[in-house]
Amino acid sequence: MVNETRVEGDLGWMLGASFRAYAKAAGHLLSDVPGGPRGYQILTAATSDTPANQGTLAQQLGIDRTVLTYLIDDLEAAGLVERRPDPADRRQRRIVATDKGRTLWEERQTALRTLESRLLSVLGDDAGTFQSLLCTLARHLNSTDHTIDLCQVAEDLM
Amino acid sequence: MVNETRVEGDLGWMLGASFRAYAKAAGHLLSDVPGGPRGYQILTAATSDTPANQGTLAQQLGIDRTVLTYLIDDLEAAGLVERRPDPADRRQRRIVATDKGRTLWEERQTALRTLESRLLSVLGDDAGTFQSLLCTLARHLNSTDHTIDLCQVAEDLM
DNA sequence: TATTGTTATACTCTATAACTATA
DNA sequence: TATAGTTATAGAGTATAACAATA
Repeated sequence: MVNETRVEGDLGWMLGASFRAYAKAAGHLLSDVPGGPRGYQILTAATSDTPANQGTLAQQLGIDRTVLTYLIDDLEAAGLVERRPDPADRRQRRIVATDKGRTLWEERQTALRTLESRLLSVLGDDAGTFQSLLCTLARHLNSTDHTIDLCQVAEDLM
Repeated sequence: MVNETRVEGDLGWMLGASFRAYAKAAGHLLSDVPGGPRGYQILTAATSDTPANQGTLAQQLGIDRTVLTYLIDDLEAAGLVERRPDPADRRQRRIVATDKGRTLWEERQTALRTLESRLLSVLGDDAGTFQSLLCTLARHLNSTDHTIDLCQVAEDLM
């Protein structure tokens, strides 16, 4: 190995470098979607059969609730999603994709899948394995309980 | 699966969610290192036998060169690294860890390894496989050539 | 003239706090 | 009183451009 460097063994570096490369490429592909990749993720959630309210969405996407307001404002202004007051609790707004939003989402989803397989192509036959493991990890880490746990572990290690 | 949602199948979401969780936990562990996890990564590179110059470092860590200047300023002020002019080209500065920096790095490196294995523990026996695949992916994506390639792919897909 | 790194400045992004409305 | 969402504002983080030193 020629350009071996120590940082490349760091999990944080691996995750960061992969995420940056993905975000850059996806940013190009989604440049005309308000909010870019993040706007697309909101759109993805909004096409779900069980649309989330903003608080849930913010937690899931790792976005501050105040920032999410602006992102949804832009998506709504572009006619891609709409805020629907929850009949059961009128404080909450369910974020639902419009027909225009669904159409755009489906189109970009296909392109993104192609981009993803290109990104992972270096892994060859193991790409599926990787994606499966990463999904397990991400879902696990994203649950609120584990986030707190991990910070506690970090504190204890100091 | 109860809380199944569509975003969780998105590679960008998986990478982002994992990275955020890592950064949050590592941020606690490295809160007293100037620059946090990023400062630690610089320190890691600075403990290498072949210390990098700032331009190389910026590219490798995905940091703007002007931002890197401030980060190194803080690490240098804390006595953890020093800037050594490259004898062969006096424009370049090699970033080298001091003894104090090496000691701190070794201490935190041990703690971080523990944190990492806790983070990956949900993957069980596949944790090693995952780490190996992620390393391959990150190294591949971080090479400048492939970054350009991927953006080209993204453009073509639009 | 081109490149490495620095500095000053402006910009973007994010988070804090205060507010409205519902519960 | 507590919670969901919004808004205004301040703060952190980042990038652009001009600069000095070296090649």
